[in-house]
Amino acid sequence: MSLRLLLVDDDVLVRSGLRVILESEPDLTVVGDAGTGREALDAAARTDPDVVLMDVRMPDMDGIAATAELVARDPRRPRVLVLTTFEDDDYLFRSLQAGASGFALKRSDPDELVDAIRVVARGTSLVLPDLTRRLIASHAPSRARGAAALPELTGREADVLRLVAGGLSNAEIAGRMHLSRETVKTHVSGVLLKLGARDRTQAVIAAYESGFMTA
Amino acid sequence: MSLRLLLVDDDVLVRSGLRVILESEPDLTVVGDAGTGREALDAAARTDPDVVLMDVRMPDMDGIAATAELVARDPRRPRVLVLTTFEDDDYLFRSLQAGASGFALKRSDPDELVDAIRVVARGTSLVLPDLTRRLIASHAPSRARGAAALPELTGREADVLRLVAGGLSNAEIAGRMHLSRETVKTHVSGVLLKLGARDRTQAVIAAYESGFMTA
DNA sequence: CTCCTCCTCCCCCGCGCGGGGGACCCGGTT
DNA sequence: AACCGGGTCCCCCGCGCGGGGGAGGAGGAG
Repeated sequence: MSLRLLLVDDDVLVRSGLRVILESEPDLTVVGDAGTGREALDAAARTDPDVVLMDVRMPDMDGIAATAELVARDPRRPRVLVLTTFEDDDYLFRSLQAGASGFALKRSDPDELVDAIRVVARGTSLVLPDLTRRLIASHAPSRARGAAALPELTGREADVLRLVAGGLSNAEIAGRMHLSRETVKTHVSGVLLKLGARDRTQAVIAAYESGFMTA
Repeated sequence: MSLRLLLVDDDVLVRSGLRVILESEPDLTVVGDAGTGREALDAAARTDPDVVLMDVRMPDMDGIAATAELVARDPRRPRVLVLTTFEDDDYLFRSLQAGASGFALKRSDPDELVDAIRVVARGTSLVLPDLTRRLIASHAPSRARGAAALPELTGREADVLRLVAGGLSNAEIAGRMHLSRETVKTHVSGVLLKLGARDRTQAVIAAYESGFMTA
């Protein structure tokens, strides 16, 4: 029993491209497509798809609104996988809040996309790699509000973090601590790893949010 | 070619239960198990699994730390799927920050779990339904305007500073604000100038110290 | 009308940063 | 004895950042 798909995108080229890719999978069938959110609602009602691949930016009702309407009609019948070219956090959050089951970039590998479709069809929500990381990054700051002590930093790492959070560069920290730049970098790297920070800015944020600075 | 799995949980019963469930899938093979984070690192080095099913709460190095270490060794080789009985947001965030590819509850359906394993093995990150919703819910809007602490800042500059202090890169800010990188850089430069900061790190410090972040 | 601020986007360029290696010493465990 | 974690120092490399410059449009104030 094959999965019934509905493609929604205002760009005809994208629709036909997707169609070719998806139809080459034996267990997937494209049962319809639409170029606007409003058309998507009609098409969904007619074709009763398992999964809707939904673009975000569209004329005449965007993908978010269309998703919200589909979910309102029946929260479990057509699963919605939001598809966009933009690495746009705002869309991500709003899409999922509207009730989308997943979110993927158009630039992802065909394999990855097909994977995502099957997963979503099963009723499992997912967000592809990059986006997930971003989701977490943007949440991170509000995380440790009050509690959640920092992971076990070594003595030197804690010293370095204090100076990093004082706005000093690696060279300045080296001078202040009578160390070489390389050593400071080693410690900074250790701090970043343990705090799950991408750069010193995120480390400083973690330091403040965790109460490390006020303690 | 079958997927090689490593089970990590301090409870032997859980390990054997999982083993039975997973071995019944023809394309899954359990190549080892461990009862602590430290053991997990050893076992991973020996058995070179595709996916590690990792418990969070464990004696002698918890799942988060073990995950971080595995990812540090090789960010793509053993994918880590964090498994827990607790619907604990903090674990969720910290696990994924440590570099886990996914997160699932032990109480999920076997099918769902098996699904998740296959997806993660492909290199796709995922968070199961309930958790995703929670993740979004907790990402409350930092959209709050007004109460402008640093008053010399223009509206745009304040917006940008908020995101900089959220740990985002210029490119990410551009994405979220629907702007070009250049424009973001312009605003960041303005912020740095007005705050007397040398780089974004010092700007974040100023933002925290001035009460800009708590207002 | 002009002037000015704010917002938007573009170029080039130097440099600090962070990741990848590796190396050595020391002290405590095993 | 071998081992390991913490601390120190070194290399190379890619890239994001921040500064320099310029430019156009929208809107308010004079």
